[in-house]
Amino acid sequence: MSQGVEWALHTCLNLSWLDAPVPTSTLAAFYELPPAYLNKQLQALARAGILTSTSGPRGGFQLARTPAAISLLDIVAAIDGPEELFQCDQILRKGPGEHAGVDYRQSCAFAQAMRGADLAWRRELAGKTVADVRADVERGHPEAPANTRARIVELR
Amino acid sequence: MSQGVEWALHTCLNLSWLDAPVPTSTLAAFYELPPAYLNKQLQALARAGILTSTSGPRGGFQLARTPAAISLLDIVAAIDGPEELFQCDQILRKGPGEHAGVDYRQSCAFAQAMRGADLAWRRELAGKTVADVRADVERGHPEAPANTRARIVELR
DNA sequence: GGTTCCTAGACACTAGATGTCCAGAATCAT
DNA sequence: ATGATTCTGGACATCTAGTGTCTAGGAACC
Repeated sequence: MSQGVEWALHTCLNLSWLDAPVPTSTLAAFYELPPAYLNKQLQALARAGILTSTSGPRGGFQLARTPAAISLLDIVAAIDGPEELFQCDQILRKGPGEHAGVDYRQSCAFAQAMRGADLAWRRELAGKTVADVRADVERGHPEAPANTRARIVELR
Repeated sequence: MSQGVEWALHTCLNLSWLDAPVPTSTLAAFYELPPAYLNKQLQALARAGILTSTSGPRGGFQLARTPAAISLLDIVAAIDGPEELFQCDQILRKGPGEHAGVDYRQSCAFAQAMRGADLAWRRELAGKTVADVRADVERGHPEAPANTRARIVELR
């Protein structure tokens, strides 16, 4: 899993406490991240429909939907792509037997087993939303929303 | 997931149909894999206790335990290492608040959620053994064991 | 003693992830 | 209109991990 996933997750959580666009520079300063690179991840989130972007002064990024409608899987897929964890290279085609027209990504027993595990992973991620995580955080740190909002204003 | 996992999975399956050591060169020829590199993966499997190796003429690798005692997770972990899919970099340490002595790999809500998904993935892989996969294959292709044994002899 | 084979490490190559930079377009304030 | 702010898209450089090769050494067999 790439580093950008962690940045995207925390940035989405922070944005869930805000209701106005926040520019990349501010979001990057929050965790001392490289602004230009974070911007790439934010663009990916925007392309995936998780964030909306607005240009110009007072512009920036904000959540495109309610936090309850954004799963961790949405964010992971937006950053790391939709590929499965295990990529079947169909080495069976190089083995003995007849291979014409056989797609071993479907028929290979290992590919099927790995896909099953992949689906279990995705099911977990799809079942957890940004709203869930936010609730977890607020349970342990009720001051987190106010602190985050204050810090964002301070960094603008 | 690295390429070597697929090689290791199929090689272990093939070895499950054999009862004598098979040298790297033969196993590599089976799927037209680079022998020197496949040997690295086999060494990793041997270090993990999945294979045993014997030197000298008529030496090679064979399964160290019965196929029912080798899970797909064992093989994946032997090749790709024991690290979790999501590596928490604790970017929260760079955010506002007090961080002395806090391990965000444990306390961060995202890290916890990602670990939950990781465990679901591992549970699936741990629940599927080489024996299970072998049974699946033999159900669809009863000739597979004989074919594999013949090919191995042919390639020696 | 020679052959076969594994072991361990050094080394090179490659692809992808990480990070930077810039020209252009959109938006807003004056 | 003009300038300032910000996003967009792409080119580019760098760094790391995966992939692959090679060689010297040791173990086992004949």
